Amino acid sequence: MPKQVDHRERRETIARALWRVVAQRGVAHLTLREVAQEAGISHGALQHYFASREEMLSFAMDFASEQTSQRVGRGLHELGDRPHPRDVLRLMLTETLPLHADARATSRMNAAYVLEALHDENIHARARDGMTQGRALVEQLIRQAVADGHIHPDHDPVTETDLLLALTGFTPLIELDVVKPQEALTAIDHYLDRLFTKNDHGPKRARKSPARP
Amino acid sequence: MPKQVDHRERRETIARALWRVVAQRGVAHLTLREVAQEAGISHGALQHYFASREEMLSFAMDFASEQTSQRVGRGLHELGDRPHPRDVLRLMLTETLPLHADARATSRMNAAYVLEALHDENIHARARDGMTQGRALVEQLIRQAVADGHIHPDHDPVTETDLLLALTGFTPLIELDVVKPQEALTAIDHYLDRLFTKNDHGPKRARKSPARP
DNA sequence: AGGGTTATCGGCCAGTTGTATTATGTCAAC
DNA sequence: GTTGACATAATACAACTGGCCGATAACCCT
Repeated sequence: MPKQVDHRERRETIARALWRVVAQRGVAHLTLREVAQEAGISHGALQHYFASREEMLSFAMDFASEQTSQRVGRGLHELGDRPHPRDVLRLMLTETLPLHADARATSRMNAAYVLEALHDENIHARARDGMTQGRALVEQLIRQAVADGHIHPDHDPVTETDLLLALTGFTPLIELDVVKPQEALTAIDHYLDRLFTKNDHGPKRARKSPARP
Repeated sequence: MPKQVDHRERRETIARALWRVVAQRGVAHLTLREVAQEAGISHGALQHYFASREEMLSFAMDFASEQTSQRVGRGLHELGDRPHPRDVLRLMLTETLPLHADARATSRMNAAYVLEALHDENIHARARDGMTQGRALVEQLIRQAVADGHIHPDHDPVTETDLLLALTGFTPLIELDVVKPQEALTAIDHYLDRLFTKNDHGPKRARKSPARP
């Protein structure tokens, strides 16, 4: 049985098992033994792939960010060559919120990560870097949209960026069933409607965004 | 030493110690022994006031919500007899976000609570009830503000309520030092500026809101 | 004064944790 | 075939967990 094994792939399998444990049973059950069981391997085998618990957690978190980015990237590709910034922002939000299984798994993993960051310097620095990077992306998008006439120049790019990022606050509302996913999407669309100029024809292309389900 | 003791007061002391442990050391250190040490009592004494760990956590969480409500209540009192709904909403947001020591403690406690709610039915139900209650309050406030002409009737109260609640999404941004508290306040004020009608004189009173520091 | 109650402490328990060590099985190259 | 590297498993271990209990001391009421 023990052929040569792809370490990277095996680690990703374990990471996904770890996500399931976090999402379904909570951080308290985040033990080597439970993760191993969920991944269908032995306690000892797990240690073969991760030298320590910390290393396992770090990898699982990095992998979660990575997967989220990839989901956004794929969605971006579906938006075509020159997507409307409104659709790009919408995509980034909807892939961050726990609206489908994959996003829910990484969202919960992320929530646990942020909670850890509050009292662990290293995690704080890493989480901060990731967030700041995402924030810079959004701000650049907004600035370009203002320059292209999609957004009224009265809006301050910094403030608008902050407000958009804050909309990830829908996460706990959705998770606790206080607002339905559909309501959150409606609210986000209304918000983007207000942010972007009404008769928006962009710089030199016809406005044509894909249907929003 | 063992005088007669006010049980309620002692439980609150322990709860505050528990908050400190959560805020400073994280949920992983949330053990009977560490809480007892932080509260300056023995492991055994703690069990005299809480029959189980669960009971201790429940009390600490209820106490946190309670304290947050009280902070809002006190702020409300300072706003005078007929506060502008804009100022009421602003107050609710600023007392929910981790902008000062007390709010930070309860905010972190709340974050841990929500994370637990994701896989514990009882906690989920309780957290949901609390949230839903707060949401109803905000929605009522919005509806009244629309009726009073503070908010343009084009705005859908449900959507506007959801968006306002989502602005608690500033919490992780502030905690991770991605946005400065001042920036969050600026963004919130800009948002409220847009939500409320410009030349707002209210139903039958002059517009006069207190200074916003 | 004295019996009953309350408060506090410290030790014990069985169970679980992360880590470390050892043993066994499997493959590929020489 | 033999060897060596790798994959897996099983187990040992010290540390820590929540819950439990007896000892002791301080208080309250009659």
